[in-house]
Amino acid sequence: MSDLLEFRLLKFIVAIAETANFTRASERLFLAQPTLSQQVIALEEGIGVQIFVRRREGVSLTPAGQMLYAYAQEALELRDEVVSAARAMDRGEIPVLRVGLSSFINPDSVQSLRQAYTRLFPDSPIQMTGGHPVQLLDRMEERSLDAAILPLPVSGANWVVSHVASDPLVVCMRADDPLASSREVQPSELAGRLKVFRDPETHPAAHHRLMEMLLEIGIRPEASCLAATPADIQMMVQSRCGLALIDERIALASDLTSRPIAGARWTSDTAFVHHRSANHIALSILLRHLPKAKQTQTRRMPGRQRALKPIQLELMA
Amino acid sequence: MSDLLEFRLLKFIVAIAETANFTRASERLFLAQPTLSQQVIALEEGIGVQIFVRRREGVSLTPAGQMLYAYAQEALELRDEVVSAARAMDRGEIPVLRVGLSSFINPDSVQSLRQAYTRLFPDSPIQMTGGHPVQLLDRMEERSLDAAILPLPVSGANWVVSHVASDPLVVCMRADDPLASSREVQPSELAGRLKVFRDPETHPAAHHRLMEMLLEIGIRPEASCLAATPADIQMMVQSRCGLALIDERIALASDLTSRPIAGARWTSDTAFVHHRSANHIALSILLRHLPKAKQTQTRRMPGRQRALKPIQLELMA
DNA sequence: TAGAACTATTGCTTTTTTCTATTGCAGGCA
DNA sequence: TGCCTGCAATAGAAAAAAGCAATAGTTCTA
Repeated sequence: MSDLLEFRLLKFIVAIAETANFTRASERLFLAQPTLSQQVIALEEGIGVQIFVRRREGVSLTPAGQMLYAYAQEALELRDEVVSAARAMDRGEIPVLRVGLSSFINPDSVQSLRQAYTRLFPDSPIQMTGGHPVQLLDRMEERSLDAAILPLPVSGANWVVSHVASDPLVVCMRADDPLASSREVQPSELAGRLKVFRDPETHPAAHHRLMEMLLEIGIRPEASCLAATPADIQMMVQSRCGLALIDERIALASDLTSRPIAGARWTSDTAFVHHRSANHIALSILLRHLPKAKQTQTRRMPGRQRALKPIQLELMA
Repeated sequence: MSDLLEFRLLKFIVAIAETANFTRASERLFLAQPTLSQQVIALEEGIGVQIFVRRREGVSLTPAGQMLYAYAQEALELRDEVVSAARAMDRGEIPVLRVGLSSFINPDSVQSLRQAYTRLFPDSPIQMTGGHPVQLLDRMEERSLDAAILPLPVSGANWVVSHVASDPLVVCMRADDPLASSREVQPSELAGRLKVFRDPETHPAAHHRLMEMLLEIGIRPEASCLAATPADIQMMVQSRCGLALIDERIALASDLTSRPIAGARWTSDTAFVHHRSANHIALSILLRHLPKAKQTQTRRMPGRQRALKPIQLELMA
């Protein structure tokens, strides 16, 4: 099947595509011209795809050939990268991967990052650093961190963001709270009682996203208690400061419990983030192997109706 | 250099890694055992990387070998995908790519998507459909669209989001507006005058993000004019309804102009989005070749100070 | 100490890749 | 028309490689 398409052939495709000429491509590859002809014909027949159009004016790519050319470039580059990384690993030269961890992230995401990294780069050290999201973004910009695990949203185009977890957001309350007696909390029951929040300074974008979601269901919370960590949040809820919203996955103290909010399908989202120009040798390979977020939840906006059928434009690309 | 690592060798690596045994791997590959031994030894010596550890209990991977194994699996899978796509193209069987376009996106992103698609899949048709973000997300869920270009943020873990553009947000005003006489607009000058917004119904998340950013600089706007398209926004600004915030890249009518906001570095972000389980044959290949967002801007939060140096934990992975 | 379960080595065969020489084809030009 | 020229394709031989069977070398196990 696709076994004919070896890397050797990919190199041939690239050379021919770039010289538009079998003869010159063969020179560039230090091969005789008939070799190229034969090999390419055998490939085209073997996989059943015409790759080149041979014309007097030069050799051009068919549509399928264009795609193969783009693939070939990428695949050859990646292979070099991988072999370099393998050599570095073999010599024990992989530098420490410095990862920033925010609190308020899915705890499993740290675990799965470490698993993926350990699987790919066993014996290579990871250094984990705690910190607030804004701090971690700063440190990635100044290159004192290679990557971080952060709560979404992360804005700015310089970040490569890879969504790794999405968990329901639930109301955290004392186990003896009257609300604990029902399965779900009604939004109206939250009004006036939702008071414990994470410190907006530590992640303004996420804080405001939360506020906007609350406004949508008609709650304007007074954030009178600001916590820096999930443990602080629990402590504040325990001391009757008010209710809080937390990630369903976070383990709760024994006298606390949590309930979902009726009708709301909010999530707490965690992402693996690195700077677009970060240069740790493992990053690009690691990123391809991070497990992806799995939850099936979509945040539904209340009260919107299905709009008119949109206009269809047919364009030939 | 890396030329020794042909796809054939990748298959050998996978088979040996998965059987933990050269003899059984050779059976699985329908080869004689000495062939495998030889080939792998030649590879290991050739690229200078030890891949396997041969022990009595079985063959195991070195750290570098683990990474090569992970790479091999992925590369072999991708090659099959690419060859299948090439065959489909050769037979003219690539189905139409149905892309949803929201208004309020960077116009260049449509252009660059079409360029990338045309380069990869020449002659394959694209069908562009206009619509509001919520509508487009719905249509992707029900599989009547393959992908969409949307303004960020997009929430929910089912979406594969690829950030493609990030442009400064500026204040749009009449050319004869007094504010047009200075280079920048002070946030205080916006108060009470910022009135034209896109309709929150069309993209609630983006609307609220904008509101939250305005609140940060102390502006609580009355959104008295709600527009469905950038053209409507311009029309409203022309008719003296108020000022608006728009993407710097959008072409303005001749009697309009725009100015940046002093101190704010907000951006309008555009992403290429598709459903995690979308199955158009071109998507995964297209995604790898989309040009990435380039802007160097990070949204800076006002008034935060650098926090204490965080604790460092050293973990051996 | 023999055997079992491996991988590595050896020497030979087959297959694949590449080479040189040549053919064939289509324009350009006298 | 006829003769170059610039190119890709074909043919047949040579070189390189991948593969094979037989066997040697280990190390644990009975």
